[in-house]
Amino acid sequence: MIKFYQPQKGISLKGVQEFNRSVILKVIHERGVCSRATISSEIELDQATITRAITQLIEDGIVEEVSLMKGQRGRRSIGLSLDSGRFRVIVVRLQRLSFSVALFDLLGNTLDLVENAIPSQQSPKQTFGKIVEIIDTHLVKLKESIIGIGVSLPGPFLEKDERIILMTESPDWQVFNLISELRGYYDEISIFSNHDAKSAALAVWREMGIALESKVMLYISVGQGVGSGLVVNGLVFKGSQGIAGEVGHTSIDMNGPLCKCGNYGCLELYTSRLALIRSIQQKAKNNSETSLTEDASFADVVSAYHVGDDLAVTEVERVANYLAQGIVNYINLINPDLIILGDEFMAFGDTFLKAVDKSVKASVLPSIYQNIRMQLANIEEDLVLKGSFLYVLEHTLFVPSNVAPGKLMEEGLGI
Amino acid sequence: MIKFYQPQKGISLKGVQEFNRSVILKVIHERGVCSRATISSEIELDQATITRAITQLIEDGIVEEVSLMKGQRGRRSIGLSLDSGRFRVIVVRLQRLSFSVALFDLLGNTLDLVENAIPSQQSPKQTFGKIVEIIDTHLVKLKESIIGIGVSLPGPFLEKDERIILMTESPDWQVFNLISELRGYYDEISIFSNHDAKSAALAVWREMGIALESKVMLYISVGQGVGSGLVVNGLVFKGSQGIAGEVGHTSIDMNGPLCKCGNYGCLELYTSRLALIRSIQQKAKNNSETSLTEDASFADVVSAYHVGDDLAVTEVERVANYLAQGIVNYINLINPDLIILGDEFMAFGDTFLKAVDKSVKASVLPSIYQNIRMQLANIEEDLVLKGSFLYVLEHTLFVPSNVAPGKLMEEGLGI
DNA sequence: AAATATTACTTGCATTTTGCAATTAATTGT
DNA sequence: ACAATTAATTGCAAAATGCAAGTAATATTT
Repeated sequence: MIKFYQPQKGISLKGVQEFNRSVILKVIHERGVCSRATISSEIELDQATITRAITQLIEDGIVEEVSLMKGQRGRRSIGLSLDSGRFRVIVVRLQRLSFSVALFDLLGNTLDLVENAIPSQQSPKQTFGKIVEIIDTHLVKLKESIIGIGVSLPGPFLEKDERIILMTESPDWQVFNLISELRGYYDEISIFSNHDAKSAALAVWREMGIALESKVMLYISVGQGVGSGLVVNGLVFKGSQGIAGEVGHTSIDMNGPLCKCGNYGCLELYTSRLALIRSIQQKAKNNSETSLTEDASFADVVSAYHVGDDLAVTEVERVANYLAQGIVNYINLINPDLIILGDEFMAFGDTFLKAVDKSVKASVLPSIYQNIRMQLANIEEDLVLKGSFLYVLEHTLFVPSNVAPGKLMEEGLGI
Repeated sequence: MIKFYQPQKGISLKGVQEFNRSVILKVIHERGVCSRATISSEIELDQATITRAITQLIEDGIVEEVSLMKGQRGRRSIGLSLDSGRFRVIVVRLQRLSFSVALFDLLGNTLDLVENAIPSQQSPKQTFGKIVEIIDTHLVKLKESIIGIGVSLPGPFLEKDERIILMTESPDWQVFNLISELRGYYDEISIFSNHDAKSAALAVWREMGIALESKVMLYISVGQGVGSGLVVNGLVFKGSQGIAGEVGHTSIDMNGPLCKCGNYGCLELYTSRLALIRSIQQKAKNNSETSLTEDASFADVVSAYHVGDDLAVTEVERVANYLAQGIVNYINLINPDLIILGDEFMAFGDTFLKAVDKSVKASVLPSIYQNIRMQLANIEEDLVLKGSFLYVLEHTLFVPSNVAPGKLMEEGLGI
């Protein structure tokens, strides 16, 4: 028998209420603070309906009244926001050389943040122990309040198996499955794994994409490697295995050098932090026109670039051109309206952005180029942690069936 | 004030019914024929609800009872399908050298099909006249029955302006806007413009993607140019301007030749019908090992390829490798689970497919490659016409507010 | 300072839709 | 012929929304 894709479900009367509650929560989340009246007009439901829903949401500890808002004429609105006191989200970020654990309230405030280095001789199991230790200190006080734990991992990350498939420098993590270990340890709490660049993209979309009214946003992180996240209509695009957006392994030169992934001329070979430094170190040897030496660090290159060092400028601009090549291909495939560049290469600032932009402009059809805004991700916070928090919210608070009246209060964790 | 993306709407009780009606119609459409009981279990609504909805849909002329279905035990199901008698969809396909006009019933049966060549000296306005003439013959008899007119255009097609932005051989069409002319002429009928490769992709998803349970399907057409359509969860991905999927203008070699689009080494320069023929014609000159001449046509090349002609085989395989390069980049960006190749190059058959597949396999990480099925689009129908028909359905019958009880009967066209 | 206009929120009632449960319909197997 | 099984229908209760009227709070006008 033929199987059908996505057997879309009908909606019941009970489902209507849950659906509307989740829409209301999304509006409050996006606006930060807003009134019943605003919600009513925004989602086109009767004020009476909103009043009833909000009453229940306040009772459930998900929403709270925070202040009176100012207006022109008439009665003041009562400001509503997500309840900052009742529920919490824990987020873990694993990187190659360090990990972080953060505690968020529903508003996205960071209540606690611990960052630890991962010494090179430390086994994944030991690191796991340290992560769990920190989480446990939160759970002692807050067990009934934790909505879920978000765990972000570096890519290429196979969502289906929750496994990293190419962690070149720390292959141990390809064997030790952090997610399933966490699931085993915390069997009553929901664990949500996610890919770091995609989570960062989600955070960027919230911070910049919404305001710029982006429908198809591309976040590109250039640092140790090149990663990306695509946000379409506010939803992160994952692909069939959760591994979409691997720009680092798109080729810009089929005659280029062989990459570890099997392909030739991968973007990552030209535009990573390592590639830049190596190239500069090599060329610094017999070059009197530069202040950089063959031991130059990334920070050195950044400084040199900003004071106009010839070698630094030439090399960084070369990287900008390579990056632009990769971006142009991306553009022609997904037709974005907003491109945000982030991660370590942001340190090169607007000059770098302009170099990329110029090169992109030259290679894209005008009517497509005109539609694109390209910016740097000028955000202080850790985008990955914030994005991972948002990811948890999306899979808990914003899922209609999870916000049935009374459900969070009754069932507490593990929704 | 900050504008918010996609002000998601709440759902009213009236909306519930309309929503459920549209879900029911989707199920019937996908299954072709099915029973009330099947729909009930599929979309998880009470049988009573389905009975009531179907009664109304039959009355509205959208659904009809067609037969008794066979089963194991118990009462026979009454087969339901979309009503083939009441409503009609007209579809227009514009190509560089010809146009087609087709008439469909709701089941997707082609009731009438006219294909006309566009002589090179014929102006767009003249062509428009001929198209309208054919449409009018349908309207005389069926005016009250036409749900909408779908018009598919070759890319790069800017959906926002409904304008073709790079029609190299027939620049006249960049000026003459077929869509707005049609809108002006038929001001009471809804016109739905769409991009041909994307529409074809939609048709392919219906015919093959659903059965193969694809979540992220890639349809790539190789012919005059290289185009593609990406279908995610049954929805065509359009990008911000409706211009996504332009693989033809992704570069596989940044040091390659300059393309008309401004970029270097675009895939289309290596893998189009024209590129293949030119290359073969050139090499056929001083080559005794081939039966092909410097006047060889595409059909000649196909025949030669199938009898193992050296030059044909070498050149076609070269194209396969180039194409694979483009596909690999696509894969790493969107992580598909199904890739369907279509259009003229299908004539080279499974050998060609295997050559592409082999080359893709070599350049993609194993865990990603294993997830992908690659096939030829072995479908007899005109995929673009069929896809354009489906596109109209999606924007009419499957939109909840359009299928409120009685609405189609009352308002007829122009929903 | 009181009255009026304006906007925000709340409450009671009617409408509507769904689900449940009982009923009728149609078919196979014993 | 009768039980068992599955499909479809119908009457009734439950539940959620919208409407309209009412209360609350603030600015503006008189």
